[in-house]
Amino acid sequence: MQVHSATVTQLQPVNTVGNTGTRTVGSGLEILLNRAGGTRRRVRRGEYLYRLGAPFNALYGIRAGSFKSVLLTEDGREQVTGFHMCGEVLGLDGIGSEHYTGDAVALEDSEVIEIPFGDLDALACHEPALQRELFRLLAGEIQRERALMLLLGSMRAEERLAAFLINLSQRLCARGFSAHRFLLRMTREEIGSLLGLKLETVSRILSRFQAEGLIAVQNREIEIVAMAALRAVIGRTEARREREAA
Amino acid sequence: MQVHSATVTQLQPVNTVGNTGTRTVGSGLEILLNRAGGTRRRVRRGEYLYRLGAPFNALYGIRAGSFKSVLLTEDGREQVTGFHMCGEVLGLDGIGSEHYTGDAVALEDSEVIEIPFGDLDALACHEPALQRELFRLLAGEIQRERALMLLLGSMRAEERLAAFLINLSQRLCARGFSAHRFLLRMTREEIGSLLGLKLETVSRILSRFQAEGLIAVQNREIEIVAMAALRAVIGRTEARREREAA
DNA sequence: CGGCAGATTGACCCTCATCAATCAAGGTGG
DNA sequence: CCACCTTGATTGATGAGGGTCAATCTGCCG
Repeated sequence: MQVHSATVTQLQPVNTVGNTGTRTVGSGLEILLNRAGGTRRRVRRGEYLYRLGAPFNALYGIRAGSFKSVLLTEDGREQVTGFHMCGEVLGLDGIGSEHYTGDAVALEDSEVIEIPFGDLDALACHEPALQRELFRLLAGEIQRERALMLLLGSMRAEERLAAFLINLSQRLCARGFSAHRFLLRMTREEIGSLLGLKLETVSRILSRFQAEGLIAVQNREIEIVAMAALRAVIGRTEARREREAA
Repeated sequence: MQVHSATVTQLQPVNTVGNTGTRTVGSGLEILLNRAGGTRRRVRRGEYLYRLGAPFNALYGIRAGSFKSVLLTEDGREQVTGFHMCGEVLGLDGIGSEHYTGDAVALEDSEVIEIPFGDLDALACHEPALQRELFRLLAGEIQRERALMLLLGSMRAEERLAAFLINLSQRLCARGFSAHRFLLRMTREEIGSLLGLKLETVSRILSRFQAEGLIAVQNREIEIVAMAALRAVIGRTEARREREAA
């Protein structure tokens, strides 16, 4: 249940009852890969895996590296909707449509497995396990986005950053990496875009966390020094008031 | 393409290429209802259709009335994630999990059709059209939530309110109601919760829109007086600066 | 070595949250 | 039928959080 415990907290402590979260690290993904037997594809840093409006014809399982997905509006606004790493599936937004509804960009040199969806769609009918897995993936995506909505709708900047770092730490940990020390693969601006903040704010708050002894930052390198305290940042809005009143 | 044009704008102008949006008003929903032949159920204003953590066993097609879905966090935070009306499907978040992941509450006396999901799940295997429809619904939900994320992450309060009103107008219009005159079924606080604003801000901005001649408000009654101008509110952040500079 | 993208930090200001008072509309019980 | 209470909405005053603009710094790559 390593995986489960890692996906329970999706960017912030959503009530966890029945929260399946994004399926990762083998298990479900393997079902897809084995059945459909997709082909490998390399994507270099900065390159698109797929773009908005491109015809939807495949899902992608991340083998190595990491990606961001980006949403664009007519009026030129752009927002990062997620960062994705090894074991996660990209392209789900194309299901039920004929085109991808956003961009997927590699944050570093990466490798994916392409799972042609024409095949999958047909297979799913004859293969209940596969069908279930697809439903699960979609539902997981919905969960992930709800968590982000909650973050964007109800948290202050400090809380957002804390939630972001904790989430990243957990996902990396579930993949066998250190939970306390890792490299950010994205810029401050991209983090800000995901969290609904400006890059200066991201930078400032990381500095503040460091000054408070919660983390150590050096450019893209993050070390979480006081995990418990970092967790405590989330929800300290009112707690702080009570403290000040006392 | 009435329906399509109505769902193209999901709370704000997402780039529309391939945007299927939430399926509504018959079509897909009818497929579900006909195949599974669910039972009617009445829900009175303020009552729960389902609650967080309850075992997931059915989807619900809204026949009449309207609902809000609400998400809860461990630390007591709560956020409205959507308002739903006639023709839409509730309970999708339960797919791929064993429990509902939030609450659904009736905003007025309403009626739904319960579609037992055990049946559906089995049926989907033998019935490609049904399977496709389920995928479509899930994908539509993802689209809807992305739109909201974009709103929460990149819009100012005025823009959020404008987008909210336009979205509501379009959905009502697609159902045969007036696009210019309608009744809000939710409180200012609930609107604020959806949009990541406080109720006072919602109230103030509605008043401002009225003063500017964009709308007419009287409690829950809304009349959109200048639709084009209301649309123009979205994205006028920088436009305003230019105007002031001139 | 120079150039550039990304990060940090400061100063200022604007939007929106907060606190608070008032008002309108129902609903209820006498 | 009216006084009372509750719930939701409006409006004002004030301040904090975070956006904006700008200068500086760092590391990296050609």
